[in-house]
Amino acid sequence: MGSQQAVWDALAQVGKALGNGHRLVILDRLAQSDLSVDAIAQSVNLPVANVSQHLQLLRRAGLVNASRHGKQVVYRLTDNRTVSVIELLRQVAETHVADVAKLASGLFTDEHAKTDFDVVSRAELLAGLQQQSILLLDVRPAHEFDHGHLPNAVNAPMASLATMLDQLPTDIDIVAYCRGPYCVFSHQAVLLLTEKGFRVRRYEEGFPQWKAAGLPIE
Amino acid sequence: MGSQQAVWDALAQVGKALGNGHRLVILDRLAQSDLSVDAIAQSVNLPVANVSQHLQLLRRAGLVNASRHGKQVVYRLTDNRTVSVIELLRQVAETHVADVAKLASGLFTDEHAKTDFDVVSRAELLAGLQQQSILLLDVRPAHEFDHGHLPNAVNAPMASLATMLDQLPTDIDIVAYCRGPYCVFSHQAVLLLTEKGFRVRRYEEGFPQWKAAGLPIE
DNA sequence: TAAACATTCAATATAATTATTGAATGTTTG
DNA sequence: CAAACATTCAATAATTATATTGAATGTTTA
Repeated sequence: MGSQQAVWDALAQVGKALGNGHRLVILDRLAQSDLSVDAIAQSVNLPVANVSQHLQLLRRAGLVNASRHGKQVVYRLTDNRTVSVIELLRQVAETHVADVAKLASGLFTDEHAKTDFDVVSRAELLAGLQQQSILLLDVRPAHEFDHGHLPNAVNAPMASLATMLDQLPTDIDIVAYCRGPYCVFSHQAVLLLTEKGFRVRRYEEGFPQWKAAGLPIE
Repeated sequence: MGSQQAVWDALAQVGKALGNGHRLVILDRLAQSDLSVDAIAQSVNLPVANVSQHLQLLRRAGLVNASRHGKQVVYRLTDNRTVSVIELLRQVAETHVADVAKLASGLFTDEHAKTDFDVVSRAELLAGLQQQSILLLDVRPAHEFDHGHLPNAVNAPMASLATMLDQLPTDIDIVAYCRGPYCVFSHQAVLLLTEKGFRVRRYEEGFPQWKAAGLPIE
């Protein structure tokens, strides 16, 4: 008969994997799409060796796995529930840790706009999509969009959004989304498009949360 | 405009709180009932000063809070969703980490019984309770039972179960439950009662998971 | 108000985590 | 098969986490 403490210790090893900001960002990127080590390193702006080390810890914790394709090693999340774990943790933290709540709201209040713009909840977005009363913009990089996106979403990467303004409608509500609650692309998109006279709001979650909720993706 | 990394780092501080086996056990006990520092120390079998230190880290992480009652300081979970976070983490870990799965199953296989006894799922338990076709035994210590338990459950603390055998029915199915998936009380109860000729199985979850699911408690 | 009690604090030693550097491994391409 | 590429490994230094000890704080009780 094994000891209970040993099981809790083993579980704590997995918890420990969630105890580092860089690893959380890596998991956030892998929740968008499978990625090579090099691609992750570029995306999170860290040295490759460092990212490799984090990935191996995540692998030992069972949160990611890897397979070799050509000379690259591609990592992916082993379990979509990991997104839910982090999402729940985020909700608890924002409710009870003043620091997290303040930093999070600080992401969406800056010199230009003193308060966050109108956000669209999941329910509102679902209704809008069903009634075909909105244009849904995915402002993540193209490869993340290609790997999976919300139904009927149009890809307009933040980096090239400014050149796409003449293709956007002015007679319909626009909703922009990106990687998740801590991703600022959709907020930047709303900032730009509002300034240019479009009717636009941002969806408060992102692709991973939508997918983790079991909603349809393309 | 704040930096995204700062938010992830703040969130990681909360994740870090889940990255220690002793703290997970403390959280598990607080999920049963509010407790003083001393009571926790006794329950988890650690020095008081050490427990106090862990509790303060958990408090900084927003997972518990405290209030003074007389000369004791009583701690409690700030948020029931914390139980769900750990439960989800547990499910992910048992699915993908061989070590966790092995240690967990090892809790319920010993010299006496080579395999785990029949377990009752939440759905089966709900059905049994509705049809009043089972006797539900809460084999946790009395003070945990008093702080909250499943509907119609009867408290039969593991420590005194052996003296209560003549009060248990032989003509109805018995289901025993305790603190959660890693608590061995209910398994020990099934072991004892089976040996004595009772028809008994264990509920695979525990009080905190039942409560976190929003099901009624007494 | 002194003694008893519960908790926290402070200091310390040990261990674990993290980022960095450069070398080593394994795969593909010319 | 050599060069180029992607990833991992190994070694190091700096930081952080942990458990332990004993003292300090604050509350109640005699």
